[in-house]
Amino acid sequence: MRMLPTGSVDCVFADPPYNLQLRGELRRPDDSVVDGVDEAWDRFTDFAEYDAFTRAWLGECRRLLKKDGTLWVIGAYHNIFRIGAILQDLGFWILNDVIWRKSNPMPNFRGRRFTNAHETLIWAARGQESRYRFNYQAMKTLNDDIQMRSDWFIPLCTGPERMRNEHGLKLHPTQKPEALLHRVLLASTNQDDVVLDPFAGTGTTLAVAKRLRRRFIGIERHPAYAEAAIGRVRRTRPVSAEAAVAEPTKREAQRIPFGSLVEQGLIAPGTRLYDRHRRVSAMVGPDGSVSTADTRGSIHKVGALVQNAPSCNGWTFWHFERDGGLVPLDELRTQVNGRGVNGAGSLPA
Amino acid sequence: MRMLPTGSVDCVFADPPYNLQLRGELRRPDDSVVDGVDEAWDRFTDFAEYDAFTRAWLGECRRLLKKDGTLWVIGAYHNIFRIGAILQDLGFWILNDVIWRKSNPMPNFRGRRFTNAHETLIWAARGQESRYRFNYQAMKTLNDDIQMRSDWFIPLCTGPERMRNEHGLKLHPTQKPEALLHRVLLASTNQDDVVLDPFAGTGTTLAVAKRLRRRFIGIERHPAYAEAAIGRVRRTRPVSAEAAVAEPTKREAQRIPFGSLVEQGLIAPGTRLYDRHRRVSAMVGPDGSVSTADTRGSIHKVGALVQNAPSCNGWTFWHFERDGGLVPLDELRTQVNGRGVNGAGSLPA
DNA sequence: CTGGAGGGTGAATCTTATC
DNA sequence: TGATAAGATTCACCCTCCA
Repeated sequence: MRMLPTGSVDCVFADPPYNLQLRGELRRPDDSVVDGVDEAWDRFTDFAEYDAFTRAWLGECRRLLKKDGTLWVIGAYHNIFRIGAILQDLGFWILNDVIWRKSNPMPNFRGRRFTNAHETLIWAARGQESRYRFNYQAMKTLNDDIQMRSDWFIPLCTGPERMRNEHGLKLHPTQKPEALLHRVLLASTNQDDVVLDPFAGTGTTLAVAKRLRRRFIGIERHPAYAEAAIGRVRRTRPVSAEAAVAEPTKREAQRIPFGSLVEQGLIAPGTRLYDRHRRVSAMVGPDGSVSTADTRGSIHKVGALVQNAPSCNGWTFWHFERDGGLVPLDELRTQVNGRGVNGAGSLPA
Repeated sequence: MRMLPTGSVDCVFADPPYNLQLRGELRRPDDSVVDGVDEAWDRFTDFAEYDAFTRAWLGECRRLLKKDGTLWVIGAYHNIFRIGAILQDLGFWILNDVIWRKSNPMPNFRGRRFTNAHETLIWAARGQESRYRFNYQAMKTLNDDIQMRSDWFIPLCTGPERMRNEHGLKLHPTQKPEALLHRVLLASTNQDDVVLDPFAGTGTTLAVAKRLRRRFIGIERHPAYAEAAIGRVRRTRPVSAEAAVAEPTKREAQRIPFGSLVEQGLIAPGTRLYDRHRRVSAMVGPDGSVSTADTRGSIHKVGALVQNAPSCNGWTFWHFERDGGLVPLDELRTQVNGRGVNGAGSLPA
């Protein structure tokens, strides 16, 4: 990681070692047992070691991230609280904690606790002022037109997706499902963004990144994992460039001034506009202004004024009459968008 | 708390301030203002102050707990990571983190993050060697004879349960639902156990404890909250132990977004979809959107648009090719259902 | 009495481009 | 860097009112 240039990464996904405190034994990321962990070591020392390790790799990630980049970490209750606190201490700005609810978790055999049926992901921006990427519309579409929530229901990685060695045994103990990474990368990256996975394991992040046409960097010190990851990535085929593009956010869509609709005759000067309840009305001017008895301005400004509100989206506030009913102006804009007027058509098919 | 005797409490439930750090006012799309938490008790100057506060009250709780006692804390991403780390540093032994999934959370109005639809509870024993209480069978019964998982689906506290002042306004900004406390106390305490709530608020913990015939101690420094809690507890009547366990359960409805099939690789981005007669076609995007030459959106939205219909069931309208024939998408959903991909094994509402 | 329309609201770290 | 304007943005549930 130290060899990579500062500010070169758009998004980090990290699945660091969880194996903290398994009956007193602390393991390093390379699976070696930390020397001297015995009864003489108090808990604080165990945690201190893990904390130092966490601070080191998270700090490096922060250095590598672009100003507007984001980072994802996944963990369980053994380690996620320490990671979250250190994230905050390093200046990361938490955007969400996301719960991966497992459809098929391992039951609690002893009946001494609740079935541990989830893991926690933290999604954080590099800093409080980061203007991070969030593909809101893509997430909403993915969830049948309802805002995506912070709890995700996804099956464990099983079946043919699970990487196995020549003996048919699972190659990696905690291989993550591709569906999880699909959602992570689709939410927080664009095509050609650079994705870094500092604990690449068997390469789930890299394979999904390649499939979705993101660029990717994976770091893995265990040779068997690294080798498996390389083969896996090589076998992965990207989807077509067209198919990799998620639904763009409205903000990124072609901007259409209301005046252009008037210019193009889609709405005539003199047309009366109403709010949804016909409580107020206004008239369209030839320049795309609207005027009431005592004010005049853009659809947004007048909409805000008549409501006595600080702001207003005129596209959805104002309606015009069609077939005896009221239709929001936004409908006209959609038509224009679809017809590729005014340079639109930059939208992917 | 300092006046209470050491080792006198069986179970602590704590709902401390979250340190939300809200900046400006937030408005809904209809321009109404969100009534956020801006109470003085939730303001801390920085993380260090919050950590010191947390360490102080958690340390006192540990002193008060019996050797085999357990502690619950509830929080959100703003504070829960710090609390979890401090718990571990103090020698508590985490048993589970439990997710309260809200059935009716507040949406994310600006579309800049995932809907914050859950809060996190940590359940911890006083120490690693504690022989803590867990009413496994009661939890299993409560959950239709399936092991209770670590994700709980429970509605917000609204309606008549919500405590209000003489003006009909909510008395406390963050009153917890009794259903949550019911499950907590039923899981981890016995009849006549002593339950302590160091941030008692309007007395939810105390009322549920009384109803379930537990003994209880509540601490609250805000006079209005304390007064309300006292009245509430006085009005609460204990039920028979039998009646307390018999909580009706209801399976969560199954809902499968089309996008989850794409995520799970059951249908690939780039796949072409057709209507039954192959009159229209569309392409699947990585977010589960479908796009035609001039429109894009969910299977339902685009299905409606191409038919010029007000609505459409995309599951039955769209087909994909298999063995030279056309198969409706709904067929895929049935497969997924059988495998239990969404909402399966879920919890009572 | 029922059903539908309409309004209110919940622990929220909630915009961006341009001048 | 700060002011200004454009314009994007909500789900589930409960309650009241009125036909």
